[in-house]
Amino acid sequence: MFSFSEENYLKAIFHLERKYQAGVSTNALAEEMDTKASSVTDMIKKLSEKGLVIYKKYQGVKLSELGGKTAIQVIRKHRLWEYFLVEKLNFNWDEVHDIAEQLEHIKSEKLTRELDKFLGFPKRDPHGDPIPDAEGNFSVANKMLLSELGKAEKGICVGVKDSSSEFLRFLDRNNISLGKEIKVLEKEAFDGSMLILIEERELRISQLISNNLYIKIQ
Amino acid sequence: MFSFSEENYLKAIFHLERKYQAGVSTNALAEEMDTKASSVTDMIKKLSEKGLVIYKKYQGVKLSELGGKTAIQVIRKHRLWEYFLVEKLNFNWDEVHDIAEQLEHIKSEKLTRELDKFLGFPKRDPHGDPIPDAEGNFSVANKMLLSELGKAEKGICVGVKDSSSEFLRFLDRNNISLGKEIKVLEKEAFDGSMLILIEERELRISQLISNNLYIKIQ
DNA sequence: AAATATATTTAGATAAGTCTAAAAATAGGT
DNA sequence: ACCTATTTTTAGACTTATCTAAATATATTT
Repeated sequence: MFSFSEENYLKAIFHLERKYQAGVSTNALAEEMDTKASSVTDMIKKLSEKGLVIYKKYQGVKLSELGGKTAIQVIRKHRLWEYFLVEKLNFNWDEVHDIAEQLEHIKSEKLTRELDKFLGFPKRDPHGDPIPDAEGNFSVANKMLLSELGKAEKGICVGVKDSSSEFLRFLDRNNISLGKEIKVLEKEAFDGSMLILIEERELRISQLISNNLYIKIQ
Repeated sequence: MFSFSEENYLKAIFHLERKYQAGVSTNALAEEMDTKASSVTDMIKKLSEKGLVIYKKYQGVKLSELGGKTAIQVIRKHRLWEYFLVEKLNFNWDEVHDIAEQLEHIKSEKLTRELDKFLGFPKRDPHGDPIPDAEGNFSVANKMLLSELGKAEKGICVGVKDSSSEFLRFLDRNNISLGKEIKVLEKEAFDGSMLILIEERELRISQLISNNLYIKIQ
């Protein structure tokens, strides 16, 4: 099968393809992977030879069908393990990422299927991201950023864009978690901050916060 | 921390130390690791520099205190994951080894502790082998091989020596599993085969079988 | 459209873990 | 104790994934 490193590149390309639809640039990938552009070029060539990506020199890279399928399976495993850690082993949502980064590379289709079944076929991981099913299908929520809401609009918190420990712990401290309703009371045009209502409490948050919280309206 | 390969060597040395108390030979280790003696020498040097083993050229190798502790932690994780797979994910005991070989290298003390707790601090894995606790202590059962029993003696099946799929499936087919009582009805001196009584049924087994089944007497 | 800046690729090097083949050390038999 | 067989180590090479530094291609500016 594929190496840990190969799988990590596929995952990174998958995530970056949303932003770079014309093709993911070498530099963007280098930054995402926290490595050098030259290393990226080397790896892309290898992935290309294996038929996992479409690549022409200087033109950026895209996942092939096989590459996309493989990336989604890795993401599926990552999110299932995150769900397991939070729901079964009492982890907090800010502690699970690094461990899931390791667990996502375990190779056993049966393990993934049985884990999925054991967990009750969850649809979303602890950060609100959709968990692909065994066939690779996953619901793309009609979610938007909290910062996109206008005054007096409201929605349900369904996910986070930034899932760093720092951000997640900020949310915990302020009792913001998935499933809760948030209403925009005021919006400050100058700095983008807003006053929100969540569970009877009023809270002022900066644009950095509202830019990293996903909301489902209606 | 340590690489997968380093951890696998430590585990292999740990298991071989029972048989080679004076020091594990390079060739024995090469066979256990399914690799070449020259590769073993290279790795031993590295482990020695890291303080994980005691090594003098041509004299075989032993685990240092740190090496032993590390090996036991890997074995602890291996056996906890095997237990998880069988008890929670409906795996059969002959299917879990290869997956546990991967899972044993996941690095997170908290994960291991929480998994242990989630499973109810099990004392033995699905093959009857003891699971070390967080401090590395584990019960060494006063077990013996079924082949060592004499006529009319009996004991409880507590483990397997060979845990290959072939052997485990043979046991499954013949309804032999951990916890069951086995009584020796007859013993054939010529070929070492024996007639045993297990759950009201009589069964004739070869010495190869009785040599790979652990029994606790009394 | 030339000059400059930026992005990308190539070339050559490094570290981990493995291999083959050859050399050196130990063990065994008489 | 010597000769031989076996075991172990060394030397040099290969692969994977990475790096630095230099070269080349693309993009931007004027």
